[in-house]
Amino acid sequence: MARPPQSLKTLFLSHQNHRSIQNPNPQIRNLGLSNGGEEFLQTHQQPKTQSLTQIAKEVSRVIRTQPRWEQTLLSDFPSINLFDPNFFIELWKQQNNVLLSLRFYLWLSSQRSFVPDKLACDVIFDGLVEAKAANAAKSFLTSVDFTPQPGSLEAYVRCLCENGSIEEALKVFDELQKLGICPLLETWNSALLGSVRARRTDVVWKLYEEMMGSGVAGDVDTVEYLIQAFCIDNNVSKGFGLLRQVLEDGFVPRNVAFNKLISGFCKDRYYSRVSALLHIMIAKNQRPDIFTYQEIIRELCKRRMRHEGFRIFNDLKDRGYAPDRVMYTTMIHGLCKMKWIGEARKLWFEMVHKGIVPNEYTYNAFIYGLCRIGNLEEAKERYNEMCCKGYKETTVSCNTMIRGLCLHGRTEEAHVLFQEMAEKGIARDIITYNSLIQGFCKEGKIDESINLLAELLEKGLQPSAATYTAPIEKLCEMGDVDEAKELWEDMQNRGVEPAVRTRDFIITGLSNKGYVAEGMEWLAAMLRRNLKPQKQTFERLIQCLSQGDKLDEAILVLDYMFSIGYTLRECICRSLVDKLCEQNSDHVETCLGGILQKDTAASEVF
DNA sequence: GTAGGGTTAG
Repeated sequence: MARPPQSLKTLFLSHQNHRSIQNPNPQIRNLGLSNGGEEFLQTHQQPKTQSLTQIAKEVSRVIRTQPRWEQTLLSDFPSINLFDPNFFIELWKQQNNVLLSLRFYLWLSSQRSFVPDKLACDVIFDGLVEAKAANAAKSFLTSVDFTPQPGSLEAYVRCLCENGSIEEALKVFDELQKLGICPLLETWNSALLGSVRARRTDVVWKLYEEMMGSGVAGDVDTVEYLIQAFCIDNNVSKGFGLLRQVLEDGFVPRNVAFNKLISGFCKDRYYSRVSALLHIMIAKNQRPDIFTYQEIIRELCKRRMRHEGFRIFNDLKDRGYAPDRVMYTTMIHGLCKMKWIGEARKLWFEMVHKGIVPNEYTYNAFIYGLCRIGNLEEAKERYNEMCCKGYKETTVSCNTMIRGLCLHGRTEEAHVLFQEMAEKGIARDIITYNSLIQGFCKEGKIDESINLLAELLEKGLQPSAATYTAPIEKLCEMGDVDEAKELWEDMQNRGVEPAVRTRDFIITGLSNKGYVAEGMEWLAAMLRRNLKPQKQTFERLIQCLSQGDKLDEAILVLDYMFSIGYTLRECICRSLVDKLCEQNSDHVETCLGGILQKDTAASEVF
């Protein structure tokens, strides 16, 4: 057999007018080889003798049944030239299993008298691609010196995309284009879908631009992927515009495009568009499906419109839709967020009654709800039940329990769970640490909190604002403002954007310690950044200023307070007025005049 | 042989 051309370019040039040959065996299915493959082989091979077939059958049996065949095959079949490419093809047909053939070929290539064979490589590579064995195809390509046909490479690109290896797919895709091969629409679409799934909209737009540049016209699938990309980019209106355009051209995308648009408009609270889309779907005979309603219910639950979500869920059942496990889980979760545990429990039993088995998601949602209302005993029961049913404990399930225990003053138990996570090999994430840190802070165990904080930093976890909020609050409350400020510094150095109320805690802490001047500086910094301090922060500062006879400053703060729209509690107002009266009655009148004016103005605004 | 799904904090 002739040596295969070494470069892709040569290969392509010799084939470019014969697309049908480039993708030679489109009918090879799964791991096997069917008639289509035979057809392909017949165009390339001499007719086989019966004896070759018989021998291949026998070798195939040996390979299947004898685990250590590699050591005995040569001596078992001394009269047969196992290196003959014709024999390989015959064996391939008999084995009907690409992975076994691959193993045989790799064994061949480890022998001394081996000569690489282009056809065998083609057959194996195409077989791997057809079997969607993307990783095996990739390692075959790197371990064997062989250049697949352009059509095979295209199929390989699609295989990589489906496998989620979008980066690798793009590399091969680029290679194809560099060779001047314009991929099929199917391949473009596959790459677009892969990028959408990977939420890589940057790649989507780049690919689409290239696609347009190469003169390939998209189809309704292309549009579907672009609409999804717009939705991922939070550019839902553009996606909607594109939808209207294709509808005008007489094409109707599949539900997934509608569903993503609906979900996006729900997020933007653009409910008239949601309703319009539902109407379009019905008019175009694309009946809204369980996914459509699930997106709506989920988004309503997220947007604190859970009553509305529950109403839709019940309507659906009345109209004959059968909610599935995910739908039930979504609704149970929504009800649990509302603390409607009774309704959640009813749904739980309803789904079980219908034969839908709760899974780890359902359990976690329900356990979360039980924790929220403080029914920790039942939460634990359900947790054990979940484990007994074979669902593994995960970071999420542990976090849910730890958080629940901490919220209800059982931090020690939560800490035990936390330690067990390490023993069981369950990863702790920032939510695990934050929950426990907050639990300890709530119980005044600041040292334990600080230790955990140090531990998570040491483990290389990225802290969040919530990591620092509770410890800073507790330290300020305990009068240790200096350590609180150290934590603040650490947070700043790590680029963590603090929660607004963290500054409130520090101002209040400073005020309580009598460091009012510094408190004033922090307040000024907040106002400069347009952050809204809490009412209590102003009040505490005014009280302290007033007690320290810094009345001008107290009035200045009062001024800010009113300009933001707060009003002053009567007792603080009274003590301030008393102070002012002690000092200078004329001054009092002027100031109060101003204050009252502003207070009235402020109450009108708010 | 179709494509889209769900659970933990702030």
